[in-house]
Amino acid sequence: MPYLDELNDAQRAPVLHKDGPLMVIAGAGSGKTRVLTYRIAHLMEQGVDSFNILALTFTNKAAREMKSRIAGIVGDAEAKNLWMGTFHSVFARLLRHDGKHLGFPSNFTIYDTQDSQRLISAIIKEMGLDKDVYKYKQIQNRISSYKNSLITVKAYFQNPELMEADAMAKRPRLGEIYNNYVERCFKAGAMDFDDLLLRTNELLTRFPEVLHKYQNRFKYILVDEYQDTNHSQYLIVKALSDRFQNICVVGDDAQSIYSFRGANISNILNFQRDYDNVAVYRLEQNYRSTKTIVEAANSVIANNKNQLDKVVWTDNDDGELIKLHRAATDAEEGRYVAGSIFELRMQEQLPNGDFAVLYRTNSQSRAIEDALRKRDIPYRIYGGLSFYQRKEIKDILAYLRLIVNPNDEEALMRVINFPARGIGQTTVEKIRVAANEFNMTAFQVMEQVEHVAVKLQSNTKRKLQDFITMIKSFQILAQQQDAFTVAEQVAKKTGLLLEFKKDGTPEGIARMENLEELLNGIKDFVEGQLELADAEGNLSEFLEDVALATDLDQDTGDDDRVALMTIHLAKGLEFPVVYIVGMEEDLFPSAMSMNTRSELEEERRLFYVALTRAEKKAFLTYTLNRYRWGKLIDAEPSRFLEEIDEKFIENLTPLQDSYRYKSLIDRSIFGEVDKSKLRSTKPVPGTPPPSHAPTEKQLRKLRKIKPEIAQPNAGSNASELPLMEGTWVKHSRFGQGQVLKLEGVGQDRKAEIRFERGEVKKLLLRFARLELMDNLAN
DNA sequence: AATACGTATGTTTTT
DNA sequence: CATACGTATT
Repeated sequence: MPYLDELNDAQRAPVLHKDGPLMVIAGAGSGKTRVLTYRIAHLMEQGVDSFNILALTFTNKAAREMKSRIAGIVGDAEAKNLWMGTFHSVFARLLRHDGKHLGFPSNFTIYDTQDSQRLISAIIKEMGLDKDVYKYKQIQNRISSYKNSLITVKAYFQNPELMEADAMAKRPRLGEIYNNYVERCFKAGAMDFDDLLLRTNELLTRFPEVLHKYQNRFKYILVDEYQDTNHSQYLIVKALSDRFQNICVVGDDAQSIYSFRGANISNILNFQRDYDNVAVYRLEQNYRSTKTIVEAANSVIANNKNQLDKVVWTDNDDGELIKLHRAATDAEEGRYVAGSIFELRMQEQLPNGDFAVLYRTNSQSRAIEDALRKRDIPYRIYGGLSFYQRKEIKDILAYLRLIVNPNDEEALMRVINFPARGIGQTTVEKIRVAANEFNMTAFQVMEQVEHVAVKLQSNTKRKLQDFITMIKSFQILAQQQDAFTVAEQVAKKTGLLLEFKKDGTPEGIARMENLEELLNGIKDFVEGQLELADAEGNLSEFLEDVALATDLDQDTGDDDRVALMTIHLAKGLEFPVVYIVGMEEDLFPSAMSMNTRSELEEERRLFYVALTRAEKKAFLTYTLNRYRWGKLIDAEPSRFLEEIDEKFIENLTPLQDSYRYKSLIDRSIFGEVDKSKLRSTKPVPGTPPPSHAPTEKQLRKLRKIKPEIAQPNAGSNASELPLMEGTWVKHSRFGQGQVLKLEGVGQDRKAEIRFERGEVKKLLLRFARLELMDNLAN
């Protein structure tokens, strides 16, 4: 087999392993995907029918790529039958097939988070609960985590501890909300993301014949990123693999970063206990990154207690030191990154696609984006507010959803009066009440508005009937025509297109363009589907695709762009040059994650993931001031910066001795402070500090004593200038001016200044580049 | 019923 | 800042 020669010994072993459970612990960049791919290809070469293989990957894109690589080895026809995809997409498909046992139609809708939240919000309102106590986002979160832990409504009410916990949180009626939510989803023929797993479990437990069918089918099961599976996923895998026990899991405990959605790191830590005679393979040689990067990452992760025994090493060159840059503000951070990309592109002739900017939160993309745009550097933002989450897109999708599944209540509520057709709040309320009362769906009530006891004006009733008639005519169209034709008709006949057209504002035009882009996308999709044997390009297929598509899955054609994404999204990817921005306390690690040791460790793993995305060069940046909630706030360097062995770091912005104050952290970065001493004063979260030591809170306060002066270039900051009202100053950009007013102290000291051209500006002195104009001072 | 405006409130991370 | 909800106005 020629492909076996492309593997090293450690990689080859798990590929050749035939039957029985195996676990591959794969360090970052060690060729894990390659092992998975070749193992599947090898199984097929050995005569295993592709029909009998199930592979669960982390993204659909990964599945697609793997599939095409396998097709390259064993041939298209053979690869075609492989079942490969994310948990969510694979089991959505399974549920379309067999969900009828649970009472779900095969055309069930998949609710996204926003749909769930709107529904929960409506339920809270209907129940007459205080929306300030029952916050819909929190409730949704709670329900989601129950589902991920397989706590059904029934299980919830049988568990006094859970009920008590919610009662303690002043939300004794959470269980009722949960119950109503589940019932409403069921009635609407809808499943949320968590249901795709939960209902699969229910299906496999309650219907042994279904379980056996799939157990027999999936003789070989492979799971990628096993460290990020949650309990629900764990049970599905366990059930399906129970018969043949040919289960192969691949993962890296050091890269477990999804506990917030229920991922349970003990799934991988306990794998050997869960199955008999588990073979364990380790991939420890990194082929991706320079020695510097690999070892720096190792030095970071060494701070975590909980980990499997594994040493990642590399034969690659040392490479360059990791560059550390301090910026005054987030805007300047952006400018630095853009400038650096600009230079590297020139100096080393690198394409845009070689660069990635990674951040902890989506909101950080703004500053980077602005800076890149100013430099004319093409970029692409992944995640965040995705295309499919825009209002105008969700609107037309809601129509399409309604056509496929008229019981989809969230879709109905979205479009019932958009574009406006005179069906207002009161009418909608009445319909909802009637629907609840007669145990019908809102659509059914509207359909039979003449025969149901609803008090509505005949005028209103006619409007409702018109609406129903329109939707029904689309349904007929959808039976004969492909998704594109239907969507086009919907855009025209509902008046959506017109609505945006007559708007005329720039936003309106943008919306129209987005709508057109969507239509083009649907056309592409339909054409793509027509090439497949088992698809016809109808509306249902399209909606399924959209519901579970991620931003990463989209191919945009021109790929030579700088990639901007969260670290979570970057998992599994690699780039020659990586910028990790916003290395600040409260941001990374996130302020939300510093309460327990395990949360902090997860943040550290996240940093580990970020660093190990880099092949050749890594840059870390932090700012001293950052806009958050529209306000400029202080920031201090992330503790993770201290955790990197300093010999791997080149500090591009060391503080100069002329500064009067220095923060402990800043000095430690370039080695002026004994690090062990520094660390010993910092209590580990989760363990109470010794009574004599300062608490974390006190320590934070202490650390605030740091240079008020943010600018690296001395002389530029004006906070110490002896300014008074009337003082004449000169600004590097605005020219001469006179101080009108002074306010604030220290960090916040501001001056209102009238400049030459009569413009009055309020400047933050810390940043203002001001000079005194001596000749005019007296 | 539709619109416009003010206010309060919150923010990791994603399928 | 950005969105979501409540209130006031036409």
